[in-house]
Amino acid sequence: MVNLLYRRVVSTKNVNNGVVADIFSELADLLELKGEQPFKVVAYRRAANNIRRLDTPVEELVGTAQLLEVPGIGEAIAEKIREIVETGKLSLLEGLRSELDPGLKELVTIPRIGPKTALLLYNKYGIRNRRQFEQALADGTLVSKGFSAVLAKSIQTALSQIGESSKRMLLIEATDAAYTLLDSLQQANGYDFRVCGSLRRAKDTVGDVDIVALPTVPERKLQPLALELEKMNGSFLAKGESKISWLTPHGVHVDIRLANKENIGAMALYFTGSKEHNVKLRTLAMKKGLKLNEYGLFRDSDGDLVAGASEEEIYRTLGLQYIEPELREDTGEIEQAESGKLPTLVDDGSIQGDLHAHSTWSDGSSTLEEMATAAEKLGYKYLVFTDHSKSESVAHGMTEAVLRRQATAIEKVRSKHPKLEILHGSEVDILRGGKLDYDDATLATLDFVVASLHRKFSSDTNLLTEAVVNALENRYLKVLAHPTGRLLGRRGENGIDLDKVLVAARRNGKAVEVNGQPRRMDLPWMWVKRAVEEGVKLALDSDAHTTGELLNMQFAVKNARKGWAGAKDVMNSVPNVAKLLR
DNA sequence: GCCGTTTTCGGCCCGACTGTTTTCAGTCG
Ligand SMILES: Nc1nc2c(ncn2[C@H]2C[C@H](O)[C@@H](COP(=O)(O)OP(=O)(O)OP(=O)(O)O)O2)c(=O)[nH]1
Ligand SMILES: [Mg+2]
Ligand SMILES: [Mg+2]
Ligand SMILES: [Zn+2]
Repeated sequence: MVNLLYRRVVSTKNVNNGVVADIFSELADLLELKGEQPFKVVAYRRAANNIRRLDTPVEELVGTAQLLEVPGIGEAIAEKIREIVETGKLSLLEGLRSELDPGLKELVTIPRIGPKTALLLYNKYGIRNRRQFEQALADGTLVSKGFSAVLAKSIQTALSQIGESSKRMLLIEATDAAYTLLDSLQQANGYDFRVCGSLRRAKDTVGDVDIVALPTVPERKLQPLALELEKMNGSFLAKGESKISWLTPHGVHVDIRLANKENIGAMALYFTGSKEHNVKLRTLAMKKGLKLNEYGLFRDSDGDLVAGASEEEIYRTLGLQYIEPELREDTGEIEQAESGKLPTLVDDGSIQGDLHAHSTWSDGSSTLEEMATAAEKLGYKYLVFTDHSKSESVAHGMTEAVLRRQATAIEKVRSKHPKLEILHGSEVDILRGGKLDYDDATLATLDFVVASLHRKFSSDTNLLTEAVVNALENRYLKVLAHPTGRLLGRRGENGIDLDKVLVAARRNGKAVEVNGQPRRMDLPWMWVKRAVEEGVKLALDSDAHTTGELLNMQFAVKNARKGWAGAKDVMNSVPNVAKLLR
């Protein structure tokens, strides 16, 4: 009894918006499997998306009229949220979970298998999960029992080609995959290619490569491009007049859409997405007596094309400011564009220096001299060396004595690079309780202090939050580095309460990092947006461990743009070092 | 299930590709 009560108290404290959103998202998936009305499924998905993006915890909104003001939340969903907040779960979902075999959810992850086919496989062919499906596909029993041989064949080729690469790519991997492909397609002369999708929106992970092909030769369609792809040892998932879906030899999914001069704007707009952004734009168009699709913006009354050749023209005709691709996530950009209040975003040219870089003095593999030379080449006004502190022994963290020797070494490098301000900093570990890995007397000898949590010294996230908040009180600390500690595809977030951290950062006048390492992208863009809203300054940096990795700055910039950051929000957009150090 | 400055009912973004569909369902973007 006591245990039950205890658990209840704990769970009510842990129902954050992500958890609530996941519940509605799963509910939508299971209802879809059951054949529930599609609009209901869509309604739950929409509610899930809106809850995920909400700044205020729904927990605090339960029982208030504000909850019903959230788009997509009506009486029925509000009641379900109340149940989730009070009990930690949703009985409707629990019921569906026990009713529907989890194997069904596995089946719909297979290409070409949706809810209907999954149920057919389950009920008619006795396929209980993905493993059984692959088995029955391989030994031919599925087809011999009457399953479509054509469909079976095409799923089989797709599955074998996808293999291990079914996971989402890092932004840098997708960028490389896209440009490698476009390079080899230059053979198929006669097209301009535009990269769209989540890659153009600079999401931190990318599911596939979406490309619009614009023929530069009259009468040219997709056929010559398809021929070129055929030589490349991949496989086609679909091949039509307007669209090709193709898997590279490495199993990367590529979608290609054909455009022309008149519709290239509409096509790029559609193919850049996001889906939610598209749906909202199309709904807005509808309300204005217009129709938007990938071929253009059309007047309902006479069906005439009113815009289509450029994205700018389409947004303008809809009464909107131009919306940068990074912002197209339906996090309020359409509403802000309606009233002309979108920010001017930071860009590569705003960046005056790098605030987080390593050298051979800790775990970097380029020397101070090499890093300085590279930074100078990039046109930077300053570079901060932030090698690891003593507790980071796996990363060759430096003792105080080594740190002093590094100061001397940096002094020597400075004399060779008069145009670059080289700052001696450190990436100092945040220890239990918020103590920093060097004492204040040592920190006082440094020009710039970046601090980060590298080890979860406790599984209690409250203690981690407390440590970070305390660390932010330190007078020498300038930047909180990679606040969530996530490593995309490897390790989740450390679970600290970022709301509290942002409040503490603001109170103490500290910046939070936007780390450009493709595997980190930390802060994540949604939290960058929150930081900007809270007036917390951002430190964009590369966290480079080699000279080449100084270019990670481009990803930090993209991620900051995705979080609506302008140059004024970015501390290293100031050219003047004295101002930076104030 | 949600929503409304024409609606409290009847709509909900819109289209490509595939298969066996001779007029559409399923899946996907
Ligand atoms: N209007 C509309 N557009 C869609 C829909 N689904 C996808 N799109 C558009 C917007 C997407 O950004 C674009 C490419 O689709 P993808 O499935 O590749 O999604 P996206 O690239 O955004 O994310 P990803 O990282 O690939 O999962 O196609 C849809 O249901 N309706
Ligand atoms: Mg995509
Ligand atoms: Mg795609
Ligand atoms: Zn670092």
